[in-house]
Amino acid sequence: MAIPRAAKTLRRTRIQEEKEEQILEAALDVFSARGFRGSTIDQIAEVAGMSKPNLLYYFRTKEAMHRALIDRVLYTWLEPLRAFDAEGNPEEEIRSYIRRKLEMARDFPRESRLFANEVLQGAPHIEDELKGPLKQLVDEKAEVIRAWTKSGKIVECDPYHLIFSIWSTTQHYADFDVQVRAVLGQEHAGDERFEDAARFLEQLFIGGLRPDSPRP
Amino acid sequence: MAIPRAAKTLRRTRIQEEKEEQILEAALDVFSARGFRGSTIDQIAEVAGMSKPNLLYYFRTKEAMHRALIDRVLYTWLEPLRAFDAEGNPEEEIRSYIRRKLEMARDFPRESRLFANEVLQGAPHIEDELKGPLKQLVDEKAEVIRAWTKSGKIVECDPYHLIFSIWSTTQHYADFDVQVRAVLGQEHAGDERFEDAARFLEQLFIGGLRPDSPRP
DNA sequence: CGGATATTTGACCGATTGGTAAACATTACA
DNA sequence: TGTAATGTTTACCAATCGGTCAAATATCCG
Repeated sequence: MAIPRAAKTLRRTRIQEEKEEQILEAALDVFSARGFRGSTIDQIAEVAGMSKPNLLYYFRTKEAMHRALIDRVLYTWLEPLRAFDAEGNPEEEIRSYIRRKLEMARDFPRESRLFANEVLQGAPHIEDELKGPLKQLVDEKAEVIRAWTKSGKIVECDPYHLIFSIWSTTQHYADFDVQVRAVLGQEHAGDERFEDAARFLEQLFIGGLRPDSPRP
Repeated sequence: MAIPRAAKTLRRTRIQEEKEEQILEAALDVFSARGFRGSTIDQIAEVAGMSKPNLLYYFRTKEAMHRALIDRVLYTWLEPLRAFDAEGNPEEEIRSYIRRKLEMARDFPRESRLFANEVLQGAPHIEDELKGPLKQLVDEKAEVIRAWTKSGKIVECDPYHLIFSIWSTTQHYADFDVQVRAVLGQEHAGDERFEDAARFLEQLFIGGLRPDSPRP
């Protein structure tokens, strides 16, 4: 008699790894495009090219799929912020943070939308991650920025809102892609809109944070 | 014999106006919190305090409710951008645009999330509005900004991405409210986080756009 | 090979979905 | 007041939802 759920076996077989990978890939497609509630297991099954009961053999519930996906993506998603270096040159650190975040918006828009959908609807499944690991990381990096402002390396400003503004401006190009495309028109359908965005954002943030920049 | 749908009558009665108002108010609550696909007519009916068939007496379908809601909210939503004045002082125009948008994020977060949900999921119901009225308005205002940069009143920059960055930074406080709260912690649970944001964003944008600001 | 284990599927379940039909209640107005 | 039009509700529908089950099939390994 087979052990009812693959998850309960201790050693994972080759097939298990492959299929779980396939499922999570499909789940990312669907969840990021329609949100948790708007997605159905059948849709994920179709994208994955498997039958619905087969999905449920690897993940007991729809929630389990979603959770596995979140767990898998969250760590990498925060990587750019983690790379923020206290020892580095502030201007260059901020510039490269913006660049990395923009690259992620361009190369991993589904991951961005996955979180956006989740947070937008009240973050029912990732509240703990937000208040725990995320807050901790941001607190830490905010302290770094605070030190920069204190020492006059960048203009005095609220480090939390600085981080928020970098998040929002960069992720905007993933989360609101259709709107950006609609407004820019088809002449900017290629990837050059990310280069334009990078140019603008670097100018905005570097200019806006320069310590010798004139104050209102 | 009753005319099957209120919508088909030419003159709207007092009851029709009241009930449609009630329904759209409830629909805004539900659609903004769960997105179109994640919302159910029953949920809207419960919030509105009416029976499901009664809702469907005033709006034939779930889509009709959503459309009526979008139509109602879109115009006011674009009001701040429309107020952007070519004759005004650039610095003050941008400053007050940021302030207005932040006030809307604070006072009308549901409206912001309604559009965010819609755009995030590919804007299946408002594609025409994006490519039509929205694009037109942005094109027009981008031209105003372009004139300002040409005349050296603000630093040379891409006007479209400037508008995008103002949208994203301000709406972030409505759309990603739970994340902002989680990161800031409960000490910023009140409205003062909007004041902090306003201070930071004005500093960022005014500093970053000043024509005499040092260039990278 | 052969049997144990792991994987896959079709048929099915109760709950919920968007929406309808028709009986019933209320309102407006001559 | 009477009656036609408007408004509301109960009961219901087919389709779809997340999930189960048992039987069928594929794989692994001695």
